[in-house]
Amino acid sequence: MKETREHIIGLADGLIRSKGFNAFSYSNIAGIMDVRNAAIHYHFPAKSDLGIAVIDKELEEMAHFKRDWDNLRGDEQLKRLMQRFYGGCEKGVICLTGAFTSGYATFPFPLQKRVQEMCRAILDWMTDCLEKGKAEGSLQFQGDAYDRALLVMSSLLSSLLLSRVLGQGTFDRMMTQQLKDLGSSPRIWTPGRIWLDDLDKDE
Amino acid sequence: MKETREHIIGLADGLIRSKGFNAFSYSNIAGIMDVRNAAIHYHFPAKSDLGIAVIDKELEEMAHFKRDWDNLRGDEQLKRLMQRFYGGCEKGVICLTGAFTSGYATFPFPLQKRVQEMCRAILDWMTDCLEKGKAEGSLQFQGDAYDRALLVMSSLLSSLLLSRVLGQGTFDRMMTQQLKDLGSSPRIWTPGRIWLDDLDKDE
DNA sequence: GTCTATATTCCGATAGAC
DNA sequence: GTCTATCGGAATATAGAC
Repeated sequence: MKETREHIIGLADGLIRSKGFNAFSYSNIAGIMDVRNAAIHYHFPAKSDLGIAVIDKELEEMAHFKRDWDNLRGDEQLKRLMQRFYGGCEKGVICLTGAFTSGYATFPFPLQKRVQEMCRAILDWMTDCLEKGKAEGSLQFQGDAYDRALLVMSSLLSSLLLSRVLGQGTFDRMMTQQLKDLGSSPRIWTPGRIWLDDLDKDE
Repeated sequence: MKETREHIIGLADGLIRSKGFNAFSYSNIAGIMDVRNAAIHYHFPAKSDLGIAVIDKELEEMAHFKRDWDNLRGDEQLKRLMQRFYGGCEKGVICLTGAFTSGYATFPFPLQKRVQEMCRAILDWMTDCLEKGKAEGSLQFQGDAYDRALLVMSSLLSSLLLSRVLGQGTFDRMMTQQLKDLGSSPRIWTPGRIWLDDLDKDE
């Protein structure tokens, strides 16, 4: 059944974000679902297949948000993206980019390629947000929008890595400073909201 | 013999930087040294002990550089730190902070604590560099020096993660932009140099 | 089509040889 | 003090039951 498949992807997503791709196992998932670990192999023969599915889901969600937020100002889109990361920060998880790039060298090629696609998709989106924000005057910055996107993505990624180690206040310090640098006003981060499901509930 | 110990630490350091802490094994090291994997356990009973030793070595190296570069301008210290990261970029490895923070949740407490110490040490140093640079006029930035250090560290960490995925040009894009943001001139990155040994050779 | 039983390999760690 | 032989368990994956 397709529902089972989605369930597995959801659990894998959470485990990858909290433990990392190489540290979670099929048994972790099977334990929660109360089946043998081999049952997972039916749906995803190899672990990298599951990794790819998790990234594909993320890419779909990104496309979803990109569409939904398309008419918003650049700065507002950026802040909503940050808010989404804040949800992860609260849960003590990192983003898929952080989780998948750190173990990159150990992945088979098809998974590496998906990781690449995911990074490019996020950067392209951010580049668009930044350019839009600059054009409409809601954001100010020097230099190429793509280079700026690299630094913004960098701060988002690292904010989750460092918040787990140095405390959650780190996220706010970094994002507040980042927004100031872009000539935009800081924001109060509100609890909850990281998964697509959460958002669908009240939007 | 103490030499063996140092050898193991060096190999572990490289493996952690390339594969990640959870993805490398004692067998990887034993294979290179042509002994049984249990021989490593004599020197480092648990894997986390080896992780701690690798971080301790890093902390010593940092103290070494901090001392050696103490009379340099803030911007110059920062650029040398970036140059050091460039050495890693060339080798396709990530920094210890990137490697250890991504798997943080899976580590036993003593190792987590060392990861914390390492992050704090780097941030403290960077904060000092930034404050010094601002005071002497070699660096310009808005906001708290510590918050700025978080963003600079973030860009260094992420530059290695992303360079492996998007190509080595990513490092230069990010560091050049970062330096411009700090009101400092870009630098041409020169090959080589990441390990302490490399530096001792010609300095 | 979906899952369980099973195989295989590898990991981290202990006990004991030299 | 230093290493090898070995253990117990967990990981990924296959073959086969229902």
